[in-house]
Amino acid sequence: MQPGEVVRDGRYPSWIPTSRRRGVLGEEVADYVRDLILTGSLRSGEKIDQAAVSEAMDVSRSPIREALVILSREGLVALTPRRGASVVQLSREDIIDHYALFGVVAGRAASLAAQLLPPASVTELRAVHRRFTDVEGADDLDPEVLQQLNHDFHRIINLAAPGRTRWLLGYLERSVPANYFEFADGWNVVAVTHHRNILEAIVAGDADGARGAMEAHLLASGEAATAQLEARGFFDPAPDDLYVDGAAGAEGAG
Amino acid sequence: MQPGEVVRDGRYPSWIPTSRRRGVLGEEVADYVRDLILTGSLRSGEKIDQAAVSEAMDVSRSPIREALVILSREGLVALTPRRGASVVQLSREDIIDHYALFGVVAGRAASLAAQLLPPASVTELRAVHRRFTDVEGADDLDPEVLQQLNHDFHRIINLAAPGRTRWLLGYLERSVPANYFEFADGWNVVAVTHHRNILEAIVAGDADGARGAMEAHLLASGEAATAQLEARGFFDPAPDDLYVDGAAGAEGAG
DNA sequence: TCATTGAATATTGTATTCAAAATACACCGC
DNA sequence: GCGGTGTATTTTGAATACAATATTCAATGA
Repeated sequence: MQPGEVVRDGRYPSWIPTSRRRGVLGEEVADYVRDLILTGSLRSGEKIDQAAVSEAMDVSRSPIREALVILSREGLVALTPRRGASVVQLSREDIIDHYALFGVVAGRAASLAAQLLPPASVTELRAVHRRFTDVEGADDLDPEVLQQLNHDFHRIINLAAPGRTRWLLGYLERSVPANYFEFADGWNVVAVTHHRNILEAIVAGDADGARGAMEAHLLASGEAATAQLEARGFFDPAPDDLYVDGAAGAEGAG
Repeated sequence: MQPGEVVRDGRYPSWIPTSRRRGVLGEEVADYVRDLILTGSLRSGEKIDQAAVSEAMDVSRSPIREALVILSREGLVALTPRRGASVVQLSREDIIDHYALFGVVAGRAASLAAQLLPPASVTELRAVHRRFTDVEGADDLDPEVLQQLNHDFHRIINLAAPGRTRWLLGYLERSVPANYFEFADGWNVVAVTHHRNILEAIVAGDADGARGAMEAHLLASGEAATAQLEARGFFDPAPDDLYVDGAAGAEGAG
């Protein structure tokens, strides 16, 4: 593998005519590169070669640059004026910090939910939580399903928050290597407990309780995510021979 | 002023050779357009004409598009696939919401500051606050100076927070029509009181108190900013031909 | 009069080109 | 052998070119 070469994983079908995707190519490239970063295919500090991405995705460099700007605003990529883009170096502290932020913002949403979540949504929230516990109890727990149910759980709560808060939550969710691995270990067992605490506080209309429970949940999530990332070598510095043929090659993007 | 027309205010000296600014043109354009939006030169919902900005700033459309992506990620501009960019419509609720978010994040920083702000910084914080009260007491209060001192006050506190939190705070600070007007009315009198509360809590090492004081401060700031913007007609709909874009989707989280 | 259609125009998004700067590399000196 | 220096190559950032779509507006018909 050449230096800076980027793995093409087939998720972005180039056989769809470019003309039909006009206007969103930048976003697509951003999704692609974000995945590469969050899954570890692009290591911390590694330089991002625009020409390589351009070739891998069969688009010109214009959407590539657009994507790099997007990712830089998400804090995943560092743009140095005349030296291009590189993957930002996230430390354990950064991840913890990120989840703490996530916590205070999601905590605000939970607090609002406790105050004004409509009964229909509460019912729905209960149903989702029930299914979550069911799946959890089963032997053949599927991380995908857990992931989806977890997402639904939080989405219902977040819908109680105003637009800008929802926007920021989406932002914080996207730009961290989290949900990729979170449910790998026994995290789901802990999550069930946390979710129940949150649910009960919301049902009781206890705003402070909901906020506290949500903050605690995300602080713990941060610890879990950090441990997962640690185990996967996410924090290991990029090897020196990264620019030597074949050194960076082995990992795929999934 | 015609729709799409852009004012050139001379703050961006085009007599500096473009070649010497290479690599940051996009940021410069973003600063320029952001100012136009936050000062109301570009009204809510108004379309942003790329060619007009391009001409006004004497750069090609490439940096313009980069700037629009930046601003869209700040939530100030809406990009609709084949229809270009328009200023987002911020309601009073959005502004309030934004400051509430600002509050919980800055509250986290204040809480951390109360726990681990080094003595030297505390001294500095005291000095800045002292100057703030002095200027406030004087008859010829200069909004510029107040603005600067206010900024310093918060910056010292925020430096106690980890990197990602500081990053998010900068983000939240930039993307709201705030500091432009905040100190116009009698807001400075209120701010002095709030700052004293925050300072005292930090000095006392009272993390919860500092957080609460900071949150209260920013909630009040949101009210003040909203009133100011209201007075300036910020929320008045643009003359005519604006189109309303679909609301951003709500994301789940966790 | 008003809505509708379709050509003319304008604007967008992407690709390509170009100049400047950074990096790589061979050469030279010690 | 090692470090510095000047040149060649690569890569970036901005400008320009181009194709596709959106918008405008006059002509047409109900």
